[in-house]
Amino acid sequence: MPYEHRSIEPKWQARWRAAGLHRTTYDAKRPKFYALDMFPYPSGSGLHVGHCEGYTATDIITRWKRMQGFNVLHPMGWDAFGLPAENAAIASKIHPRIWTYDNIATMRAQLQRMGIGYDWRREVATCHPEYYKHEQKMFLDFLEAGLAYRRESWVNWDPVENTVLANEQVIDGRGWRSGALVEKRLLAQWNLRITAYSDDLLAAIKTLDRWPERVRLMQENWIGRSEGARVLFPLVGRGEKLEIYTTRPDTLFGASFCALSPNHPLAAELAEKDARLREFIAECNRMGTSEAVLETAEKKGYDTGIAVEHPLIPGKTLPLFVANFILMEYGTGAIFGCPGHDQRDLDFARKYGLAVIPVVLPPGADPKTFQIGDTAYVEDGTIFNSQFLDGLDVASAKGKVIERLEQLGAGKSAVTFRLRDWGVSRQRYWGCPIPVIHCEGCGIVPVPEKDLPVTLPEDVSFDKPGNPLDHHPTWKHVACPACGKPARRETDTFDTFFESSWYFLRFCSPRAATAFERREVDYWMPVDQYIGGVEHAVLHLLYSRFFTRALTECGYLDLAEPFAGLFTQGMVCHATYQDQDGNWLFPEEVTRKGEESYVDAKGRPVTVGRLEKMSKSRKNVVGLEAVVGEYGADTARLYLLSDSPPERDLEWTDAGIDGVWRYVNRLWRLVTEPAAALPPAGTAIPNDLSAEAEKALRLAHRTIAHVTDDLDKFRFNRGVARIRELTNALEEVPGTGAGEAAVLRFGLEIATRLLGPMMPHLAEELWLQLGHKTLLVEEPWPKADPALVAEETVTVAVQVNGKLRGTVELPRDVDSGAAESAALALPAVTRFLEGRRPRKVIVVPNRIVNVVG
RNA sequence: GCCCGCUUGGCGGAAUUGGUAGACGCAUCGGACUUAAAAUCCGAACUCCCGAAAGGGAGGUGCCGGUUCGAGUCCGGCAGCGGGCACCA
Repeated sequence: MPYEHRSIEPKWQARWRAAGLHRTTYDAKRPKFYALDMFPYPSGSGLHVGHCEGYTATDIITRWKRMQGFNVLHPMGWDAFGLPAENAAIASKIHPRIWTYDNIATMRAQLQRMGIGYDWRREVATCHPEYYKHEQKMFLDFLEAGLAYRRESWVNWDPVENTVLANEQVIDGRGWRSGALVEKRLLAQWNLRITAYSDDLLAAIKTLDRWPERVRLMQENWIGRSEGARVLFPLVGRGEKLEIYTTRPDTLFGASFCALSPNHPLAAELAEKDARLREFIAECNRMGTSEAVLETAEKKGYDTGIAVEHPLIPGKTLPLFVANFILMEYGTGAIFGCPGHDQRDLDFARKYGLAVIPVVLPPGADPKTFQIGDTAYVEDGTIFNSQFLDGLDVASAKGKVIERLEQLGAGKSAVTFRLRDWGVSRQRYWGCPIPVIHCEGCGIVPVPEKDLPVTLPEDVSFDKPGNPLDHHPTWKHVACPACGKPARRETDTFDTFFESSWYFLRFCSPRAATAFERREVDYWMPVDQYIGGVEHAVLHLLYSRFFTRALTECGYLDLAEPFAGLFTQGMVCHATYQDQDGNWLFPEEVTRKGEESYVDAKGRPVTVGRLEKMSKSRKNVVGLEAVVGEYGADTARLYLLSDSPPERDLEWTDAGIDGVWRYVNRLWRLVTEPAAALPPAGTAIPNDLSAEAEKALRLAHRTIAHVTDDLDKFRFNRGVARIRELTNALEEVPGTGAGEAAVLRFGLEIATRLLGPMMPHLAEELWLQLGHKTLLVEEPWPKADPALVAEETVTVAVQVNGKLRGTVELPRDVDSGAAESAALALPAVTRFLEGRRPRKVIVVPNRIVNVVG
């Protein structure tokens, strides 16, 4: 009789719910374990199997930790603000709120059907005013602490949509939806001062020892600390000095020009009296900020006609350019160019006929003949042509020149970060309103706390381009809280990363009147295990780390880092299919015909594309309902974990899920078929066991030890393999004698308990079939008997000169002499030695004997 | 361009961290059961060489070299694939 998952799985889900199993409460006496999934966006297509890998991994860890006695917090919620809801509203006239809550209902049911043990009482949706009102308060506190500020910054502006676009939304310099040429525009935007913590965010990465190395590295690169100097170049004929930033102050004697960003204040000032410069700057700004544009853009400059004095060579002046490759956002927005030792400067110098003065001599080169060709020399070497720096290496020269500049008051050492402040303004409806009011008389006035939350109006239209909040007839018109005169509400909303930067704190006390209760947060935080996709390696994780610091500074909590452990799971992939016209096809629309050929429903040939991450756009998705309906949640769960290590990508195949389904049924038969012959639960294992029974007993204990270790290290695939080894062996135990039957029962119970976290429904049913009245999920995790983990005899490999010649069975931990003589007695060995004595014999206990002849 | 990671049978992957390479599974092939199919069970399977066979020998973890009694694992070089960042001064 096959395993009836259709009735069994819902039965246990109901039992767990009735037992309140996943409800968690504060309990200072018990050790806590906070496991967190990256909460999903409630998308219109719901969940497919690809979404479930990470959730399943977290569920295994939490069920395992619970069996080990931890007070486990495992919440789930919805990252519910965002653009797709507005697009759906435009496309199908559904209000974003209704669309979002419908999707939440669908996805919640899907997660419940997978048997994931969330504490649903703690569910939060970020689009609910009870959630976002707290972040409006946080924003006001940030504002007061100087951590939030309004500033004009350069953004990608879509002139048709009338909105700011994120860099990702600019494709080949055009708006992703309108196709309009994107402009760079200076716009007043709200920013969060993440750069106030640059040093700390970087330094603390060292403490995140349970994060993947890769993610830590990506964060380091993103923060991008560089050491260098700020140097002042006096402007000839003007009282002021130009401040530049450089990481190569050692090449200062090779300077042949200075250059400003087109957005540098000095450039703007000069442009007022120079029409051609104005035109040049406008041209630079028309160019998008996207990668593709920058890559193909030629280096261009405009000579301002102004000269700057070299700070270390009296009387020497350099031309000052405005150049398109200088970024205002990095350093001081101005550089000095040393063409000999920087490729961009070299390209620029060649184009404008500027001097190329080498000042770093490669090892072994002749200073009299060394010249720079088409490639700048950027490696280490000996400084020359540089007065007091001559003869030094690059590192020493940097130190020495900075020392001299400081003496002269012409510069100082400086650290610069790549990290920029976080612009959080979005011209969108479906987001959290930014709680400020613009008053002509009073300026920017924070919304008083008593007026929070500032909620979104319901009656909005999406007919016109631009921000619906801005179009709304009444919403933005308010009285100034300070002076009472008519004023205008801020119509921008927060970037949705704002909501996801603190949701893990809200989960600790999700119904609290304040953002969260200190007692709860102090108990539960930090998150012990965070699991999600690597695509959030930088932005979300960095923003959350920043929020933790900012909230600590504002007195909300006292926490160094939000996530103690991080695991990034791989993607679930599937082959892609296209018909002859290039249309994507769903897997179920495609039939295999012959070895390598596939056809669509009408029998026309189908092109099989490469494996790609499951995505709606390529239709290579496998629906959750279809899989769970046919095979059950447990089979899907085991499949997601049994083949590949979870950090790696996984291919979903029909054959693979079939294979797991066969195993599920094999297990079912293994337990239910001999059940009658098994001794009752609790039967002790006799001492006098047959050799086979003894072997099976030891294997069971060894499996406990291995699986425990594998779960601890996220090696689910290995753990599953170990359990399969055990169940394979149990199939061979005859179960006839009393000892064998007792061992068989013991082995089956161990397999069931070890599978509990992975296939909770099946394991629960097997536990019942084995005659237990308790809920398996409430049983403790089994412990291996150390005396039984080790085998009594070991197979020792025997090598001659490093080549395997045979094996010998030896008692465990036998002394080296005995192992050596057993090895030397092996016919294969005597044959090789031909009567000679070996030169050397290396014995590795319980492992290997190598005879060197 | 810079930084990082990976490369093991037809496929996904194991290998106690320097000690019997290919655990566990998928797919394949052969057989049993069956009127038949499904399901299930049993078995084979890295390559080459010697041998009728039983067996034996040699090679093999992307490529070349090194260290070591012993290398998938460590070191140097190369290639391929993947990821992150990128006019960042």
